[in-house]
Order: sequence, then C-alpha cells, then structure tokens
Amino acid sequence: MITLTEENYIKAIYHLGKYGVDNVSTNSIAKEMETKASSVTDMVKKLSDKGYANYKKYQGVTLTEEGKEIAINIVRKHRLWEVFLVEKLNFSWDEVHEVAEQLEHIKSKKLISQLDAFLEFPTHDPHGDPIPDKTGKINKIDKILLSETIIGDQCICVGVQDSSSDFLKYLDKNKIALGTELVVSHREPFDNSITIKIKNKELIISNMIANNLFVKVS
Amino acid sequence: MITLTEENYIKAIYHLGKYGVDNVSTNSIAKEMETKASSVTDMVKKLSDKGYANYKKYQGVTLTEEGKEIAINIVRKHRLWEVFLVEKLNFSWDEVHEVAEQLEHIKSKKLISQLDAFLEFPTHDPHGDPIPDKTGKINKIDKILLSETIIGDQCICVGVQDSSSDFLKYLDKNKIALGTELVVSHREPFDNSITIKIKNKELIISNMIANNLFVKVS
DNA sequence: ATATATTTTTAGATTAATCTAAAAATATAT
DNA sequence: ATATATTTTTAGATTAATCTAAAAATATAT
Repeated sequence: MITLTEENYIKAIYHLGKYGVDNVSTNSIAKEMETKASSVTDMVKKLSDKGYANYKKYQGVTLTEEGKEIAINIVRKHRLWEVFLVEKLNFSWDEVHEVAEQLEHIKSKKLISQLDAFLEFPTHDPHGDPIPDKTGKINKIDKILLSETIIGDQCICVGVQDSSSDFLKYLDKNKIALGTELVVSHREPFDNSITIKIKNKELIISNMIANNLFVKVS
Repeated sequence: MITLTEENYIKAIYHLGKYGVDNVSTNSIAKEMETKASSVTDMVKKLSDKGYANYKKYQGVTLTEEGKEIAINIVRKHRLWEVFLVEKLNFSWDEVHEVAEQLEHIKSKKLISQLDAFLEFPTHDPHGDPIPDKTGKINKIDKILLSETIIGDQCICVGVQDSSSDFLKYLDKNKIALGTELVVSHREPFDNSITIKIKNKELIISNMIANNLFVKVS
C-alpha cells in the first residue's frame, strides 16, 4: 500500500523533474513539500526501497517507471476533478486547486473512469493543462510563454504557468481567459513589459505576468 | 485540526449511539473500528480532551454537541456523495459505500453546498437513509422493519438496515428496490419467514432478510 | 588547490496511532 | 456475598512521519 504522504512526495518529484533531465535535489523537494531536508532524505529512501524512485546518496532522485505511473495517475485525477468542479459545481478556476489536492487521493478506478465519461473525456483542465488519459498518455500542445512572443504575433491564450488565486483573479479582472485572442503590439526594453491588443483594446502587461501566461501563436 | 482517524472514531461513536441513550462501550467501538480496546481507550481520552466526547473511565462515551455536529456533517457528506455516485456516475447501490467512505472526509464547505445544489437537494441516499441538511437537521420518516409488519399490511420499501453488497445484490436479483410496493401475505411461525406479494407474484423471504428491509405501511 | 559555503545525511528525539500483556474495575452467577 | 468472568485501562513497545543539531559530502570562490 502507498500512503498519502508517499503519494504527495511522488507527485512533488514528478513536477520538479518534469523539465530537464537532472535528478531532483533533496532541498527542492523539501521546499515544494514545505518540510525539512532531513525528512526528505528519509522518505526518499523509503520510496527507493519500495521501487518508486531511484536514489543514490547526495545524487538526488528520479522516479522509476512505476513511480512515474503513480504520479501521472494522480495528475490525471487532480485535473479531472478540477474540470468537474468548474463545469459542474460552478467553481471558478482560482478556487479549484485546494479541493482537487484532496480529491486526487481518492482510490477507485471506477470512480475516475466514470467521472471521465461524465465530463465527456476532457483533454485539458481549467488552467489549460493536459489531462493524461487512462494509459498515462499526455497530449502536449506547442504552447509558448507570452514573454517569448515577438511583436506582431497573433496569439490565443491556452494556459497558465502559475495557478495561484492572485494571478487568476488578475486575468479575470482583465478579461483574459483561455481561448482569448490577442495581438502583441509593443515590448518595452526597460522592464520587458508587453503591450497587447484584445479586440482592439490595448493592455500593458508586466514581464511577470507575461512569464506566466501560455499562448499558441497562429 | 481534526485528524482523519478522529473523524472515523466520532462517526463510529455516532452510529453506535444513535439508538438508545446508553453510553457507547469501548469494546463496541473497537469492534466497529476493527481495532483493539486499548487503542479505543487512548483515542477516546483524546476526543474528550478536544471537547468532542464525554468520557469517564469504565463508563463508556457519548458525543458532545460539537462531536455530534461533526458526525452529522460526515454523514451528510457521505450520503450526498452516494447520491452523486449513483445518479451521476452510474454506480449501483451496492458499490458506493467504500468510495463514499473516502469522499466523506474531503474538507470544503463550498464543495458540499454546490454538490447538494447540483444533485437538486436530495433528501435520501440510495439506501433510503435521510441526508442531514446543512444545519444538521435529519428528516426521519416513520419506517418499520419488514419483520415487524403484520399479515395484510400493504407496504412500500423505503430503506435497508444493512447495506452490504451481498444483501443489496439479493434485493436486485429479486427485483426489490426502494419504492417497490408489496403486500405481506403469510408468516411462517417455525422460522419467522414471510411471504410477500409483489405485483401478484409471491416471494418467500427469510427472517434475516425481513430484519434488514425497511418499509412504510400504507 | 585549498578554504569556505552549501547541501545532504545521520543520530537521536517527538507525535499520532497502534499493538500486546498484565493489571484493575465492573458485571454476572450461584 | 463472594468467586468468576468480562470489560476496560495501564504500561511499555512499535511504526510512520516529522523535527533539530551535528557530521559528512559536495560545490564554489579565489
């Protein structure tokens, strides 16, 4: 049996290891899990003993295939529940994370396959992140950060990097949602802020915001 | 903060104390929780310290008002989730218990109030048990056990005492569901079995079955 | 290349929940 | 009313997850 805590560590290692091929460091896990490095060392040994992680002292950690499967299944559950909360229970996209963090640990294959069908097999969650299918396949789309666009790019918003409530509320306030179309009209060299046009209305966006919004250039 | 284990003990004490006014015994809790009496003693002290239970050594335990509120809220969540599983995710009534046991611990007021609305404020769960409203009020209907009926009673099935999979599957097999109308036509003194008529078809029912099916006499 | 800083691990303690075995209290039988 | 049986509690140990403080290993700076 896998404990709740083990699941959370596996998930953290998965998210930290997603980019780059490097091993995940003890400290980065400790930060992500809001715990101490010594606790991470203990747990990482345990995950290694159980076959979920590859670990060599002082060398950091990666997930085994089995560990990766578990992580992807948790991500799948998390994102399906987020869709449920937004589509069926009228949650807004900045309210779903905490609840999904709890729901993602419910153990029942039938529950998830039925939920998936009930939601009509969604491919992306409310933040634009892809939902792994039941075999673990993740359908990545070629999105880039708004900060990486060039002047004149015609874009459509497809996701957010950060899904904190503050950021999402900022987007709501400025009428930016997934699917919103925009054109990049100016970049200010001094602070890297970007001017975008949405339906011919101009909006100035800080570099920090642009670094957290994914778009697809058409 | 209240832990998962504490919630489960509170729920067990609530269910055991529901009938009769007696204090709930250490042993009965141990049986219900599938644990040892010594573990129960420890936990019951803790619940008492936290103000959820009244406990005097060797005298058994009752819930405080606060404990009762917590218990009723768990029951509410459990039953709402059961309705969700059956109505929306096509679970059958014998499959919902284990999953609802997990879902009942999810903490989010908004989740439950929205779920309640999404299900259109159901009053009973798939086993006929009443769903407490958000203030904790439980709408009891005057049901009796089929074993308590007398010959000639015209009844409608309104609930089950036992919601084990085996029992529910027996009912399915014999086309007995909540809402099914039946007439009590004979009682066999030797084994207390009962003959009932459903749509003029006769069916002989053991005393054990009759002891687990609630009906309303019309 | 070595000193210094940073990261990681180890050792030993703590808390929550559990257990076994024995002791204490209560209930039951005659 | 007392012996016996049953129930409950206590004492002390165990496991999972965590912590602090110190030691060990690795990385960085000059």
